[in-house]
Amino acid sequence: MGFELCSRPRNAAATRAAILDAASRRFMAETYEQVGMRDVAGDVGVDAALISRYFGSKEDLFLAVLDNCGKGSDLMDGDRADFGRRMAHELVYGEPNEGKMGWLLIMLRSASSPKAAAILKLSSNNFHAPFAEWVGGRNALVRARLLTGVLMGLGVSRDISGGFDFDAEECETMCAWLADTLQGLIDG
Amino acid sequence: MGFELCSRPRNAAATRAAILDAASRRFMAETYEQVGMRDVAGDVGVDAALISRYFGSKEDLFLAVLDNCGKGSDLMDGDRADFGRRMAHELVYGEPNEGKMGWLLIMLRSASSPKAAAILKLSSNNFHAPFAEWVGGRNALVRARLLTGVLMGLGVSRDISGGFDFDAEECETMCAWLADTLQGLIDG
DNA sequence: TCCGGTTGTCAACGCGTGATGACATATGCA
DNA sequence: TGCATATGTCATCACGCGTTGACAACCGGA
Repeated sequence: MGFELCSRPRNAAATRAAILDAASRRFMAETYEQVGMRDVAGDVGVDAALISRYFGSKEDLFLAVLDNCGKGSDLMDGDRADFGRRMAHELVYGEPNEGKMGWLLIMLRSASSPKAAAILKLSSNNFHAPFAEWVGGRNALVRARLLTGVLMGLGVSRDISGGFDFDAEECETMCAWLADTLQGLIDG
Repeated sequence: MGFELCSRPRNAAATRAAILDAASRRFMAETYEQVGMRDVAGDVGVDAALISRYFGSKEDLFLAVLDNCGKGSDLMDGDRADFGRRMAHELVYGEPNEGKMGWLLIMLRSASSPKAAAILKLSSNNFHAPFAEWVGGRNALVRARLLTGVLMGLGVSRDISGGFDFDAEECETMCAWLADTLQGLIDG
């Protein structure tokens, strides 16, 4: 970040992609309202007006981010049999605002914002439908929603205190419970 | 709402309380940034400048709301043996932004806002400590955090689509799983 | 009755936001 | 080389926000 300032070649597609990427990271870490066009532009090393030109409005940019994130959701990367342990470990020991939960983070941050929520609502099924299919089994959609719900909730809970402030044994307890519960939802 | 306009008696304590109440409801339903002084004042039927006079700044108002809400948290009202079923029913069938989860809703809405999060972080233990004591048993604090996490997460999940759009059987499935899981956390 | 303080209103300020249109500069083709 | 267009920048606008200080209305005690 920052070295883009020197000698960026004039390439519309590349800078458009860079803007989309920077916006994704911002929307994962901050509220819809909180993400500023000038911030995103600053990350890329570009003037804020360019975003308006490429994406139209802020809402359009957010929509583009959702479309882009929804495609390759990394929740479904990896072995199904290991899902619970993987996510539990990510939640308890992983760095906030990183890792395999990009899409969930965006939903989380923006769900309470009316403008973003209206957009999210449309895009939400684009995420849950394939995820439910991946989950499979009886009542797949319900279990998918429960999974994303629990993951998001613990994400909030962790963020509030900036990471779980537990000792090693407590972390193990939490991690184990989470792994069992999440895996139980996967297995049906 | 609105009838307060006529003939409110000039009573500082009462209007101060009314402002606090209106602000609480706003902070349960909207993000910290999104809640406007003019909105809160409008709910009470009062000028926005009065809030600044009574509470100082917006942050101070938010802090006052947290203190006020934290006192009588309704999560702990009712029978412990019935906690799971009660909360599950509330989540699946209850109206959004109402019911027994006021404090959780505020945490949820405001966790992603830097200003509010800083305040929340301080006030968070004021909530979790007594709740953990109410939960009791081994690793009470971990289980309390898991409980609030799951509750918040499903709250977000529900909000995103404006209520769970499931048929009756699916709602029952979800409700049953939630009741079991939450009660399991309570019982240890 | 009049006066002092409490309670509430009003207009305005400074700030930051998203968005716009005019302008500058690099690129690629003839 | 020279021009047309793509690419990016800049100054600026209108708006909404939290906050402030001056003003108005009301009440209670002398």
